[in-house]
This record gives sequence, C-alpha cells and structure tokens, in this order.
Amino acid sequence: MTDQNKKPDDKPERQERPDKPQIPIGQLIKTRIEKVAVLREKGINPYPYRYDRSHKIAEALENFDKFVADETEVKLAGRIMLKRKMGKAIFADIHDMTGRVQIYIKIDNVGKPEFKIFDKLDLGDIIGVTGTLFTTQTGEQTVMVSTFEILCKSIHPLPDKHAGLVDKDIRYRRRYADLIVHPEVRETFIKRSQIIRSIRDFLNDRDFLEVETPILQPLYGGAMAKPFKTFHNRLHMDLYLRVADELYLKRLIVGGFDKVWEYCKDFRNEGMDRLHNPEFSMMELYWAYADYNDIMALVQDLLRTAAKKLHGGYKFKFEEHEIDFEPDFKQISMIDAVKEAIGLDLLPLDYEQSIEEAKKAEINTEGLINWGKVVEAFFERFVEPHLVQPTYIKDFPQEISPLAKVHRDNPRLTERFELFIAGLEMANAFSELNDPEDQLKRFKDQVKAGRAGDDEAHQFDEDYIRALQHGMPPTGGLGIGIDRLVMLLTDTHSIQDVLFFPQMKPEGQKSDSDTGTKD
RNA sequence: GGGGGUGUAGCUCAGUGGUAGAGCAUCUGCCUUUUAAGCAGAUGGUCGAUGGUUCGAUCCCAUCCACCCUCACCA
Repeated sequence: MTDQNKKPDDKPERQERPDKPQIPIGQLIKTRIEKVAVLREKGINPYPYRYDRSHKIAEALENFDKFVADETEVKLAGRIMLKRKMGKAIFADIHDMTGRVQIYIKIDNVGKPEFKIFDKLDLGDIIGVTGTLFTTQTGEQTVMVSTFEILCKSIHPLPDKHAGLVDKDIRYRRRYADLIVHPEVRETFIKRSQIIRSIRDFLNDRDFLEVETPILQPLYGGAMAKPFKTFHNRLHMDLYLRVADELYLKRLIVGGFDKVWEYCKDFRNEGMDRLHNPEFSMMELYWAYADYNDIMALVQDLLRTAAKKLHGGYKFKFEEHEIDFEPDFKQISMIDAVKEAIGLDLLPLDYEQSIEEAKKAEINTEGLINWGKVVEAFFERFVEPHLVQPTYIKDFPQEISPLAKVHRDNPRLTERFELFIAGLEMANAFSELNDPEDQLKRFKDQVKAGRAGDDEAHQFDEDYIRALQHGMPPTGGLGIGIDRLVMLLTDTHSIQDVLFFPQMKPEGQKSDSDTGTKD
C-alpha cells in the first residue's frame, strides 16, 4: 500500500513479528514436529527432492480396467485427505490436481516397519505410492500399495474434513488451505485460466500483438479514477500506479503498431465491495483503422468464443438469469435507453433543464456538474439495473468521455459504448479521439472539472498530446474487466471469489499495549 | 459513512451470572476390503481486546478491533 503521509525515506514496516509467530505452536503442531524428528532419526528425509510419477490420478482411473488386466504398476503422488485404519491394514484417500483415489496399505505387502511409518502419517501429508489397481468388495477402484515414500510432511493441521473452511475471512487469508479442501474453489480458478487463455488465443489468431506498458506512471490517465501514489527515492518524484493502460497503448498505435493489446493489472484507490478490488485485471486492446462498430463486433465474437470454450455453447446460468450469447448483442444509445425506460428525451435539454428533470425524478444531483453527468445519472438509475442480456449502451455524452471521439452525427455525444450483462459492466470502448486539438480541449475541461472538485478527473498529459500531434490513425479501443468476465462465466457472486488473494486488511494483532498499533 | 449480524478447542458449532461442551482432527488401545469406517479411553480453551457493574463476568453494560450481509458513494 502506498501512503501519502509517509515520508519518502521511510523503510517499509516489518509485517511479521518473530517473537510472536502468527501460527500458534499448539499441541497438534508440536506432535507433528516430533514426527518429523522421528522420521529423520530413521534416516527418512521428510522433505525429499523429487518423485517420478507414472500417471496423474485421473489418468490412472481412466485406464483402470486396462491397468487391472495388465497388472500395470502405477506411481501416483498426492496429499492424504482421509485415513481409515483397520488394524493391520489402512485405507486412505489421496488427492492430486486431477482427482482423488483410494489407496490400500496392508502390513503383509509393505512389511511391519513401513506399515508403522504409514500409520503415523497425518492428514495433509504428501506421499508417493507404487502399486497395482484393484476393486474392493464395496466396488471402489483402489491402489494396492507395494511401496510408498513421504514427499512432504505437513505440520499444520487441515481444516475439518467435512465442513472445510467456512469463515470467508480465513478462506481468503489462507487461500492455500481453502484450495486444498475445496475442489470447487480450485475449479473456479482453473476456469479463470481457461478464459484468459481463450482471450489470448482469440487475439493471437487475429494478429494482435501482446505488449507490456508501465505500471508506475508519472501521470495517471485513461480512466476516471483515484490512483495509488508512491514515491521513487532516487528520482525523488511521485509516481502513480496505473488506473488504466490506455494512453501508453495508444502511443504504440502512433508508433506504428496496428493492433496491440495488454493483459494487465490496474489499481484504483476507491471503495471495495463485491464488484471492486483495489487491484484488478483488465484487457485493453487498440485496433488501428477500426471504429467502435468494429469493436462491438469483435467483443461479441470474443465473448462467444470464451463462453463456448467454457460451457460448450452460448447459453449459461448466472445467478437467477439464463444468459444467452446466441442472438446478436442488443445495441441502444444511452439517450434512447433512458427514453425507452421513462419516456424522457434528454437530448434536446440543456444543463439547467436536465437538472430540473433529475430533481423531478428524485435523483441526487450532487456532483452532477454538467449535462453528461446528468444523463449518466438517469441511465444508472433507470436503465442499468435492468440490463440482463448482453446490451451495448452507446453514444455517451462528451463530458464524461474525455478520450472518445465526437460522434459523427451529434457533437454532444461520443462514439463510445459499454457492454452490460446481468447488470455487470463488462466492457468500455470508443472510437478513439485522435484530433490533438480536441484532445487538448478535453484535457483542459478535465482540469477545470478537477478544480471544481471532481477528484476523478483526468490529469493533463502533455506528452500524450504530442504523440497525437504526430498522428494516430483512426483507432478503435477496448477495455474488458477480466474479473467480472470470470464472475459472469463461472456464476460467481463476488470478485473476491475469482481472485486468489483479494485485498485484505492486515491480520488482526493482539491489541495490547506492547505495540503502538494506533496510527 | 448508515443499518443489521457474528467473534467460544486446529476446523465446524452448542451453551451458562458461579472461570465451559459436542462432532471432526490429535494421542493411546482393539480391528487385514473400509469409506463422513467403527468401538473404548485421553489430551487440548487468558470463551476477540480493554474498561465498568457485581461477592463473582465467557454471559450484563460501554468502548475498541476484526469479519459477514445490506444501503449510500464510487468502476
């Protein structure tokens, strides 16, 4: 976290306190540490270097009949999740990334000393087993273990084997434990990876060049948002964590790259809730010689591709909705959408008239400093919550779209659209403003708005104007919120559940007087 | 920021104005095809923190901390 109050040469605070370890060394852990010592005394390394698996668990089970017939010896590895001792035999379940399998250890097969070692193993230990496959009397496919190796001794007990981890706070803080005991959580993140991969493949197929641009920026721009601020000691200057990649990517368009995109983390210093995390993932893309209509077609293609990859088709469930990507995504202008919803045409109104209408509609007019903001407020109030099936809302007012090109049919509007699905804002795109004179004027308007108290107004980026002066071809640009896309496609309600490590406050410390915790 | 809720064993949760309980996990026995294995016994807690009321507080009150839900504001 950056902190404006901190002096530049402050050293980062130490998080851990060695005298007070965060994990209490309870009796359970003590017992396990003693087991580690016992293993070492027996000449067994509890943390060996490698293990040659012959198969993943799922592979062994897929070939079960064949392997039984051939008496194929398999070598599997995984974490012990359940253990059932039957006197001189033990059943256990081991898990790897692909699945689970039951293993069977008999004293007759492994010998008494080895059997005793296995008997002392704990839930959570990682082992490798060698054996053949068979089916038990109750019909379960099982590995008859001939030998086993300890691959990692686990010291910290796992959460309850049935209930798992319930406390959301602990699940996010100890995601490793959450992932061990909740396969469905693992599944969500595998899907996340598949979605990102399908986007990457889609763009590669269309000759978009994947690039990287600065995260630390001397000026922040490309989105209406409050930034995180930090300080570079040697340069002795403030830097900002990017709120968007936009202005750098468009500089690359100026530089002659026709199609560029970046998969990136952006940072916004604003509220946190089920849709917002201070750092989040975006995909931004810029396409020379295209306009926002081309981008609409591209987005529809891209989302269909991702949905098909994940669901095998274009229909899927999200919360109580069935989302359908099959029909062409609906398009409607923001003005028309409001008109359709409440019968009010905002287009012919001037600012004062629009404010009057807003008051009549009981919209809070605080901060609505221009006509564009009023239009947006009407849209958010009366239209946005009802957008379930994919809908392009297009032609945003100019005042709230400082980087978008003026609409070819109406100078009050811009060629900009946002895509809404299931009430979520999924994408934001424009025909990019490439007229340096107009961009200069828009920046000046933003600076004015900033002085008037709009703390999300754009900064004036002189070098960006200079880049546009060199000439940027007509360009269509796009940003897609990846976390929200993953939420949509995995039917997940909260952004924290599609981020491995969502932002959390530091873990609670003992609030006694030994530390100056107040600051 | 407003409203509501929660915080008790490693995990999941009961409970009471007289300093605590269950299931799972752990430890010790018995059990060679079990599967949330079973049976018998045992260990384990400054009951979120600090103050107050009280003879006595885990319980009542106040403050604080953390988390969850929700409204508002923003992406």
